[in-house]
Amino acid sequence: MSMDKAYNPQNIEQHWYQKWEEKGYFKPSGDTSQPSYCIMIPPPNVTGTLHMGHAFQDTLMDTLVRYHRMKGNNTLWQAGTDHAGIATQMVVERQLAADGKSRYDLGRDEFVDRIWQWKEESGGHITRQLRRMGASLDWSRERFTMDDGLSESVREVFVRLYEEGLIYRGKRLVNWDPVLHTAVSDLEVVSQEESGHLWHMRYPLADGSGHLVVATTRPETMLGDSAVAVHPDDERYQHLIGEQIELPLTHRKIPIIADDYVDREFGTGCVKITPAHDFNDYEMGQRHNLPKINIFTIDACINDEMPEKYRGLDRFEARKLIVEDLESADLLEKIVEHKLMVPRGDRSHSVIEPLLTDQWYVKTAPLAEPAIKAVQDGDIKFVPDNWKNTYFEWMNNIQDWCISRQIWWGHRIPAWYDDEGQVYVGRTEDEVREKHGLSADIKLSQDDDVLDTWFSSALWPFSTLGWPEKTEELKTFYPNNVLVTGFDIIFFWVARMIMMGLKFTGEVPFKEVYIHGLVRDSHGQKMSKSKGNVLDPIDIIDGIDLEALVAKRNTGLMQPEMAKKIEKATRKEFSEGISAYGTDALRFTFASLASTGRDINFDMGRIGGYRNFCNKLWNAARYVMMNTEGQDTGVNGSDLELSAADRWIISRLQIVAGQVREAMDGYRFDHAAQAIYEFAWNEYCDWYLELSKPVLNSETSSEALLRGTRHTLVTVLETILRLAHPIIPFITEEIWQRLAPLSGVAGETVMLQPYPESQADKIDSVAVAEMEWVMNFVMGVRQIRSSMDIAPGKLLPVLLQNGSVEDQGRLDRNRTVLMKVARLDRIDWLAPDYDAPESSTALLGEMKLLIPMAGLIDVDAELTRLTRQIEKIEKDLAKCVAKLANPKFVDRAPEKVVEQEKQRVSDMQATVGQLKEQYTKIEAL
RNA sequence: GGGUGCUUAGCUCAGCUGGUAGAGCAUCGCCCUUACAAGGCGAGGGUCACAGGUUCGACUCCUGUAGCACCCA
Repeated sequence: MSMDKAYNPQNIEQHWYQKWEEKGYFKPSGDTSQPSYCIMIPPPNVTGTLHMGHAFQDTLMDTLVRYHRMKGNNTLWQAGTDHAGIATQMVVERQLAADGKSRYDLGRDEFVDRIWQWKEESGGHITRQLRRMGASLDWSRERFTMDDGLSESVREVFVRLYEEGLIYRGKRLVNWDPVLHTAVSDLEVVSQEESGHLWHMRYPLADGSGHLVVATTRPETMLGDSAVAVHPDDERYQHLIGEQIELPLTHRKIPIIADDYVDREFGTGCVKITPAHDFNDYEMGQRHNLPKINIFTIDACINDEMPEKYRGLDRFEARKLIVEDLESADLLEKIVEHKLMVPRGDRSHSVIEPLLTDQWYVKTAPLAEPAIKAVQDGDIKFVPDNWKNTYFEWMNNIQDWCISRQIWWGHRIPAWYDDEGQVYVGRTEDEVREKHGLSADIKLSQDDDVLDTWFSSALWPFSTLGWPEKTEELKTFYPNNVLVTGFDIIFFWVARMIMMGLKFTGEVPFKEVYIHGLVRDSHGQKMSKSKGNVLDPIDIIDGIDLEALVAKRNTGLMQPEMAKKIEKATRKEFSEGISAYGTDALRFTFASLASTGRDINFDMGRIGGYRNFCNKLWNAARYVMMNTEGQDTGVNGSDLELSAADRWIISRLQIVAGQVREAMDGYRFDHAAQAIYEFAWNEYCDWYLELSKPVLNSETSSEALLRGTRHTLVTVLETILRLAHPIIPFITEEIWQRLAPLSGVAGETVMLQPYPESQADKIDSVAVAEMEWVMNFVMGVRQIRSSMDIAPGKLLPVLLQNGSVEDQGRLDRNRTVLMKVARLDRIDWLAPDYDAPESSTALLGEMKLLIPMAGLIDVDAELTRLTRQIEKIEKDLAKCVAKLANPKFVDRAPEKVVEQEKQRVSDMQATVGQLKEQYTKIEAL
């Protein structure tokens, strides 16, 4: 079975995935004598699609999981999806809207049925995409946040927290989405700068002695003002503190209070206080016992408590009318253009209003305390470490968590009300009736609200393992080993999992939290549909032509006027569309980008290079196969002779295996990827494969030497495949399947082979030194060849002079290889006293390597080359000499460093001396 | 206003506990050398944002400044 000449990911990727899944390789080994290793996938939205952030994150998790599986750990990567309350409900509402219907037309039960239907239809999409990424999730254990078991966990947690007094119901300010009619979390509110105005309004003093000017960006809220505040030290208003204001348009009197929260510099230094419609004012209202006057309905229209004139008006119409009314009463001092941060719902894009509503809350302070301690004590480690500061910052200022949402899709709150409005909390209605002795004729109605999606997510590390049952899985895989996530949800998810995990299991949910950066476009911009700079990972894998890409980016835009701009930018950046790079190249790119920074700028320029790497690996495998298939590779015990090159590449492999393991253990996927890349390409392909050719092609090579070379070719490549498999699973499996028999390895898949270990006894420093000499020899010849413009194919003679015994030995052992790789027709020694012919020279330590110039070498070119070399070394030399001339350096630096400097100086002096001698000689011609 | 982080080659980024500045892509030469032109060989390119300090020695540690990004208020 010969290999295609070029690497083609399309042909090799998907069938391996199917096989792996069918064979059950993704399941834990069940070998409990080995350490267990477990990661939970951060559950993606069940009806969503895979974006670059997922693809990046899942690549890293899959790499970890495959690495640990190969290390023999009993490994579980728990699969699952999230019901994504608001997002999913909105999709289905939009579908209904297309038929001119709303969810109210259907009623709650039917609407929820519709969402389940939609989940059935589209729910497999993202999991299929995860499969395309190669993600080795245990699908046999796939969970969904709304399945029966997880729903039971949610009810259990709710009831227990309630019974402990850690869940309560209260009227508080929340972020209210007036379009969706629900509270939303801070994460779902996006504040962006927009231009607006600052209205300066005159508020008359009640005693008729004048007025104060207050500035506001939302004049309509004046209807709900309950005070005007000034800074206590502001001389301008000192005398007015404690006086009353006659609040315009409302026939109410409100006090002037002092509070040092007020910014004296902003506006006039007087602030209107509206506790029911602003978070800061709410706080201030609490401090000063001010009434909270709600002016809005749930649509953000003026409610019926307000002056009749404004009732029923939308907030923006009300704003207009109120401004007019103030103006006609001569109470409007001025209007100034003003830039302000406007909070908008990320789903509805409507302006979010702080609104007083009845909501359910989790009292977080008692839960936060042990969660803070767990990180302080090192029971949970953040990687990189400094993210713990972000965590502490939030945890130390934690607010109670609003967990109710006024939507229909989600876990319904397990609370029932009787006709008097008395609330009963329990796992089921029956339980509630039994517990409180409520007979069947008492009517109970369940709370309409559902829980915040993050509530069920907070239980994910243990609910997926069967909690509250005490399952084997829970025992084996809890605490999880690591949580892999972005820093943007440390508050929303990480902190809450830690709190809930500690509360309900008594243990931390995971031992480490690896925080990765966020994927952005090549200019560091966040990828977003509205900016039109989104890349779809599947398009990078399969390729997409320009027209399709432009069309894709321009469909469903919120602001259609952006279409032209997006099209132009897309045509510029992707003039050829996107070619099909395949999953492995994408994964390798993600791994190399995973450094410690917080921004991951995804540059298409890099992925091409990594696809080329896959091709390189592919072709190296072809070469190895061609030279070993059907031949004795020495795996059956016949004796082997290993050349210096063999021993060198094996030595290097040990070092690299150690580096890769270290990088993986420290979550430095970029270092792991780079170590593999450099070793495979720059050492194995560029040098070892070239060095193997003269051996394999020489008729004088002994059988044992041939076997040794074939053995090394095969085994080193096989080890590279195992090293790289966690990052690039498909190509490594494809090649490994062909190669394994030749390297004497039994097994069905590379996935379950042992991960390479660094074996110190295989490091041969003598061979390493010898091969460095060989490579320097070859490079010396190549430099001369190149700077003299001699064709690569032309065979050259080399003369050696001033060599040591060691040089002679090295030459004797490597002559054939040198002749072939450096393309020489002869290598001869020149007696030390013998006058060398005019030559171009390279130096290997003391030994001179001469290529006679006769007919080949251009005098001027050679002089230029020598000058450049001399200048370069002299520059370094001057630095070193100066260093050594400094008595402080010689006295205080460690002896080792001083010795090293001295050695360098003498080496460079010798080299410069020889080069200069050579220069004079050539110049004289 | 508070906090965190970033600034290294034309671009995207590494640089571990201070000891000769690196990679990929891009650029410039020469090559279709039977694994690979998605390639080979060679080359050029950096006042490590700026200013101080510590040190024999600073990309690396400390302080400050500027610019950028994000988070919180």
